[in-house]
Amino acid sequence: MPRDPADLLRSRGVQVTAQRIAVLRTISEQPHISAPEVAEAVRDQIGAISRQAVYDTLSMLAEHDLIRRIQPAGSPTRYEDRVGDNHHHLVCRTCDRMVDVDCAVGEVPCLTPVDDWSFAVDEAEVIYWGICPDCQAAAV
Amino acid sequence: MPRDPADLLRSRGVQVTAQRIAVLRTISEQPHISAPEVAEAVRDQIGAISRQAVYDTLSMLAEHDLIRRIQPAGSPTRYEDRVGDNHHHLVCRTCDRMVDVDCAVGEVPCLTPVDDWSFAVDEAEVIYWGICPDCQAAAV
DNA sequence: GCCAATACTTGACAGAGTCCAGAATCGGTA
DNA sequence: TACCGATTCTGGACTCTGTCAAGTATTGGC
Repeated sequence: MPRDPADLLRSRGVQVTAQRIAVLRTISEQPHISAPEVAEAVRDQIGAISRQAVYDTLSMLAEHDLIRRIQPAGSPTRYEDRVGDNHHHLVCRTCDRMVDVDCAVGEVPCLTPVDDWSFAVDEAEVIYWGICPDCQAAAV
Repeated sequence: MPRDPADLLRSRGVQVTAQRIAVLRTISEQPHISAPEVAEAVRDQIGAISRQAVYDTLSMLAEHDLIRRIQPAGSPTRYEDRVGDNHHHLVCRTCDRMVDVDCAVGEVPCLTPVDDWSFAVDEAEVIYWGICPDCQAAAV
């Protein structure tokens, strides 16, 4: 059950502000949204927000694991509020639509490369590229 | 066996120019290089090249499958000449160093998501994130 | 209700990448 | 080997995402 944004912030021990609540709510309503889009959506809710505040808030939320960053090739960073379950993403090459895909293996899948070069690996980011049904139909 | 850059270009039916040869050679000598770095390296080789020519050439080469684009979160697009073998990448969060990792499963591994949402999936991009040995040592 | 700590605003700036018009080059042909 | 059209390259302006820094406004514990 997704808790109230304000509670969520308090539980992380950070200050609660109108901007943060609006950003958090926006991301939970529109997953896979970009920073400029967040700014615009927040302005619709609370009237105004500076670009800097948007970036500060997004960084802070990501640091506290309240949101997750996704950065597919060729498009700006996007954010979603589904965290902690190691799911992946499927992106349309034509229209940039992004949808969630559950982890292919179920448990930390590709998380272990065959040769880790002595790196301390902590995350495997998997992005599937393709054409979404709508764009397939439109391309005919 | 990596062929001569000029032959490679001719085999794809595109014009052979000094700029293209230099770009191709640069990428094969320095895999995982970014576009501005390519420009700089090419200038060292042939004296000068415009930014536009670099981007045009990179796009053309990628379209002809002579190079591959990689775009990890938080860093600019990079290019490599190792194509067609579905390998992945391991990136250091601290210094951005990138190394190749062979495909974890050996054959189009994670390439099939559990639910493809009717997308026509053609590629799975896997990026492992971690800390490289050097940065682990430096962080002590 | 006060005040220090935290957050937000504003404006300047940086880097990657794109767009466009004109000049230069390539390479097939005579 | 010189010509000519098609392709490519140049140079400059511009957009977009994101960062930095200084000053102002809010938050929330006392």
